Amino acid sequence: MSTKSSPRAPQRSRTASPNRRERAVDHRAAGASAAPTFKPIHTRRTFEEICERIREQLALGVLKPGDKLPAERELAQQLGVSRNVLREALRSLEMAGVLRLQKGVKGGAFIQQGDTRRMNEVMRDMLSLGTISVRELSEARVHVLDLVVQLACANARRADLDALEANIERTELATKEGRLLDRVECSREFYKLLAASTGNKVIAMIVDSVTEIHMRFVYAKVASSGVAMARLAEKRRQFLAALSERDVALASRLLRSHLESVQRMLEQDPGAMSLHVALADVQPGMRR
Amino acid sequence: MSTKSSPRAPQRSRTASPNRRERAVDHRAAGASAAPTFKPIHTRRTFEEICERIREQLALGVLKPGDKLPAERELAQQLGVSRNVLREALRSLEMAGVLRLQKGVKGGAFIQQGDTRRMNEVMRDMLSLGTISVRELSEARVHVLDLVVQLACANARRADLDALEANIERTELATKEGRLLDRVECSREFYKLLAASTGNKVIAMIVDSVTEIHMRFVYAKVASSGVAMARLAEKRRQFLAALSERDVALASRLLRSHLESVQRMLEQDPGAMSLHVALADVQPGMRR
DNA sequence: TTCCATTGAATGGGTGATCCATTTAATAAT
DNA sequence: ATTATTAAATGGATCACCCATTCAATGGAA
Repeated sequence: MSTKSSPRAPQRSRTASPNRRERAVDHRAAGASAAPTFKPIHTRRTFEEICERIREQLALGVLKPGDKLPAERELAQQLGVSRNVLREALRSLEMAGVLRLQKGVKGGAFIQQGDTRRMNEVMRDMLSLGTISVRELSEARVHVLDLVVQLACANARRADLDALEANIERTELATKEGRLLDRVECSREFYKLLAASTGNKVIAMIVDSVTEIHMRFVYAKVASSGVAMARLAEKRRQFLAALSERDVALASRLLRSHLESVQRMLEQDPGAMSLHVALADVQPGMRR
Repeated sequence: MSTKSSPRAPQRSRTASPNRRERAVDHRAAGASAAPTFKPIHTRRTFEEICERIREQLALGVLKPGDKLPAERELAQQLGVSRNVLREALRSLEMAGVLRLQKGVKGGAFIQQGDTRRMNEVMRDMLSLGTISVRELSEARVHVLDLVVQLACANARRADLDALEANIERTELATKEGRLLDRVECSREFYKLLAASTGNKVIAMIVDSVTEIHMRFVYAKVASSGVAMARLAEKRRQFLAALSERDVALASRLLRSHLESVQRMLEQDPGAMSLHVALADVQPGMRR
């Protein structure tokens, strides 16, 4: 052991620390196939354990949104880990949208209301990493939106329709004043409102995540070429009318034809529509 | 300033450190509504900045799956941050499935192929936090699966159908041998294969995430009550036949009626179907 | 009494030094 | 040629700090 006399005082016994969590070896057979699978060890690390424990408390309902975790220094001691490694865990959970860390006395780690925008990030990462393609994303969006129209026709409430109406008015205003990029932002919001009008947050979350990315491409296109979808507000009005009449077939047809025309707009001059251009910068309102 | 002479040697000037990143104040107007919004400062923290920079490199295509980041010590120096805070960022990215950290010489932080299972975790968290409900999840699942049937009828390839066939055989075997929980695992895999047969990974990812949770409920039910869906393999065979014939209407009808009967099974004795029971423990094969 | 400035403690944010365990390549011994 | 040893690089983890922010308690001025 290197005994260079450093100025570190403590030098406590470090080996065989009392909090070495050993992996409970998992002998459960199961698995659909009877193939002997032996891989997945990967030495559980402290911060994973911590994350899991906190998520467990969450799933058990012991921790609920609004609750506060003990202070870092105290929780670290309770868990028998260093403050640094605890912070790694808290950071991960914060990035995952589970926690919010707040400074100052009376600060701490607070359990958050779930942030549905997390799914956007998943989609973005999958696209960045090449796991999914733009084509798959567009296709999924078209199909899911078709489903959304059905559900919205069935479930949309007065307030939902009013919100869509208000959105269309903002779109008209932006069009009149030539604020093209704001109009894109209006579109993003339109689909968000439409998705919300299904009354199903799972579906809304899915739609938002694919729409967020789609709109980046539209944004990039509009910003670079200055082109803009013609008669946008008018088309929206027709669609909203069909939705208000609960006319699934018509609403569905209108939306589909609109989506196709947008797609054509995006696809002309395809060279400019780089994945990287669209994903690279973050536009206002599109922040996570 | 407290000048208690600690044994710490360096004591470098710490204030006004050269790597204080200041927020480029964002004056872009935009936003759909003209309401003067002033909130969103929240003092960007170092680890967020680091995460974002790495994601940026990813989106730009500078970093690709398989690439290795510089060693922690070196990267920390390059970024002008401490190694600890760099690790917080790397940890977050690892949890997000973007990186994999590997020990030893020749180890490091490697960019990963995107892991679609991340979406499962999002769903789970949203459910744990009460942001979405089981009802919404089931409803979304039914609708999305209906869409899946359409797409699968249109796109499923020979290999996909064969995989489904093989899965049904495993289901039969498990049934014959009374391995009820394995049979649940087979079901999970069945839907995974079905989703994959759409040829669209976005949709597959969505289906998998909702199915994973659904199956936890089924698993909990089967494990606690010992009941089991009757004539499962037989129903699957009928469905697969319809799928092979590209008979959307029939396949859709068969699946829907099956899903309804499963739902009925789950809903009898509703007291036992606690959210916490289903989410709390992690079954084999259902690990992230 | 009421109000406002000051103070001080608690908390998250961040740093640097150090040690440990694992992994791999280079080297030495057989 | 094979095998054991060694050394270096890397992530994993800890400790002991310091800083900036926040907010309740305190105390003096109006």
